[in-house]
Amino acid sequence: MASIKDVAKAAGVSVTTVSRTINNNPSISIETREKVLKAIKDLNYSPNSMAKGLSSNNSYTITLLVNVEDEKSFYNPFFYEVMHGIEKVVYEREYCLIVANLSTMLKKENVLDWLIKGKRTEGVILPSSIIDSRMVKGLRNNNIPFVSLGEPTSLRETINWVDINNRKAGEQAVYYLLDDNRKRVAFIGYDSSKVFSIRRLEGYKAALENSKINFDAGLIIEGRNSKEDGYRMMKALLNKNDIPDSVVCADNLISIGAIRAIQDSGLLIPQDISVISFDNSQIAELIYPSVSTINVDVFELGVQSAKMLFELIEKPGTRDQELLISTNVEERETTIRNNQQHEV
Amino acid sequence: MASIKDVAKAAGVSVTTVSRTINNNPSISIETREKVLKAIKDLNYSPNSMAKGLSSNNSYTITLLVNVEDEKSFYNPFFYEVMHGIEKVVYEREYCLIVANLSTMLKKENVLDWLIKGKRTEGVILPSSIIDSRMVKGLRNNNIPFVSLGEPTSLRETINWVDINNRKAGEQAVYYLLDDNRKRVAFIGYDSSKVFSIRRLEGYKAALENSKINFDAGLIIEGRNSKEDGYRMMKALLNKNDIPDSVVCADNLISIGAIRAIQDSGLLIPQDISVISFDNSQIAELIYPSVSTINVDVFELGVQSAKMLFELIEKPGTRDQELLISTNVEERETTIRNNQQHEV
DNA sequence: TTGTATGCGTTATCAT
DNA sequence: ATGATAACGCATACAA
Repeated sequence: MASIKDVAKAAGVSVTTVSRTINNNPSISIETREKVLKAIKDLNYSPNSMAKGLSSNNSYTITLLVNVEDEKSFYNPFFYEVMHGIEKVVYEREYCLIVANLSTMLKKENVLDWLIKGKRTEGVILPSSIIDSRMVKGLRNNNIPFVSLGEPTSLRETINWVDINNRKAGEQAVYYLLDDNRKRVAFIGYDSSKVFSIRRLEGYKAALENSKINFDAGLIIEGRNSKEDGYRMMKALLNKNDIPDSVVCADNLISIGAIRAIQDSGLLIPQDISVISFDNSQIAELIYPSVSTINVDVFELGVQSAKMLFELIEKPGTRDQELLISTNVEERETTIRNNQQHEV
Repeated sequence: MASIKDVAKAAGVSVTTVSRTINNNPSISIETREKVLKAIKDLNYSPNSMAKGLSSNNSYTITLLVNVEDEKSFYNPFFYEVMHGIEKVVYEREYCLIVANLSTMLKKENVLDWLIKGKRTEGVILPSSIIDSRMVKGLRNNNIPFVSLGEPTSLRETINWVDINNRKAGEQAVYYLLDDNRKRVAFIGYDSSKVFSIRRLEGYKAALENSKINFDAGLIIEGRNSKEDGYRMMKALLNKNDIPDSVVCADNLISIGAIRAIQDSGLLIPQDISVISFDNSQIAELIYPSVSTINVDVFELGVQSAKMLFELIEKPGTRDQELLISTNVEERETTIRNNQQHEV
């Protein structure tokens, strides 16, 4: 493997000149530059990343921290589109992306400490679900910039984060249904332990208020994100004497049970009740009828989080930022009138 | 950040002694060892990975190469369980895992070349779908050990790979149905461009032959992995004069359309026709009725691929290996007799 | 514009 | 059992 010395020898210059050429130092003459570039090409030379890192005290590496034990991050299929978005930005800047699992322990210290103390990383991107004050302090003490994927749940400190605009998404769902002439819009699957759920409900309420529609607490049903709970919650709504004509499902699995409940009651979707959900998971388009959703661009979430991180790396003093990414409606069978439910 | 020099000073020994202590060199006396360990702890010292790497010519890093443009790898939800399996093994050995996207280009060279030439990686794990002879030659020339995730499609060279035992999985599906007293087992979704599909069909045939059942070519329907094709293929079977009493779906999306087709024909699942599919994707348990599957342990796939890679790193001369991981049946509603299809 | 020399934090070689 | 020192490949301060 050719080193910078070999290149210098081949080009008949000093290693300094080679180094300067590589790093685009303007003080190199055009001819020298050509010579060096040719030698680099001839020798198929590439700088040794570790030598470069040691010398410049920069690992040129970003860490994506995950938590396998947390279903909401690692096993969430979205998470990997996020990763792809991050990856794109990271490699564009000629950095590397390393992925590590928070719960991994190495000789009594966790991976993150190990990576930081070993100077293996210049910044960290991590899901909000694994951030607490202790972690924030640790990162700050070590001067490691970090960005949270998702709005943090309950944190005294302000930190940098990127999230989907869940409030606007909630509004969007309601406006879409109202535009379709729906009068009674229900909201099922509210989970006060999840920030995104809180935000979506806020959006729901805001849209109703904006549209001069009285808020009916009976149309809000709490529950977790599963098809079983979706079924239960929808049944609860259908047992009331004044049933809704449309329903917003707070999370992606809820609609599956809810649709089933509506069908079991002999009602038609979307004629009698239309259904809209969030996230553009594969499931939404696979089930019958396919589920209309408020689409979420998680690739963009990754891109923006990485960009924010690089800003922090480049300008360490920057104020903490919060960034929200907009959503859009994807119309499918659960809200289209006159559709044939059984069509394939 | 404390360096090895600081530790040496604090412990009153030379840097050599500190280095030896860290690396468990047996020639260090017990007392010296204690002193050094104490100094390390006091100073919160951790070796600088880049200095270590430069000196020992080892990056202590493994690369997981993916291809975002290839839906069969990066966007496949399984892929990330694989990653988790890899990650576990990699960090256990105090290596790092870096993830890179093959299609990323850096100054006219692809990421892989960049990583290799920069000496950033000691080995590569990559999906079989992106392996060709050119890539094999490149890796071999650079002495970079690698393991393929999945049996390679059409490659002259022998290489190291790990895969699910798809042939056995095909047998397992058929045996399971025959044990349930099924007489005519169909196989839909055969795709000759996919190795796993070929293997599953081989298993199907082997199981029938083993059970002294005549093979009926009319029960094999070719098609791609989508719900639309699943519907089409099942309809084709149902239009014959001698319909099957059970069907094996070659891939995970096919069952969704097939189930719909059966229901549209007024037949009952599983009473009239039972359905079994492969892979344990979330979808299988979410749809109504939930789909029985031959489960695939992709976490284990990751673990084994990483273990194989480390073997190659430690013993460079090792012969090429092929490893198959076994599967098991997960019984759900599409094969359970007397189930209530509409139960939640 | 170019070159010399030093240092980054380790490991390894050769002493003692 | 321990230490002094060179070497890894690059960046950079200083010189010319």
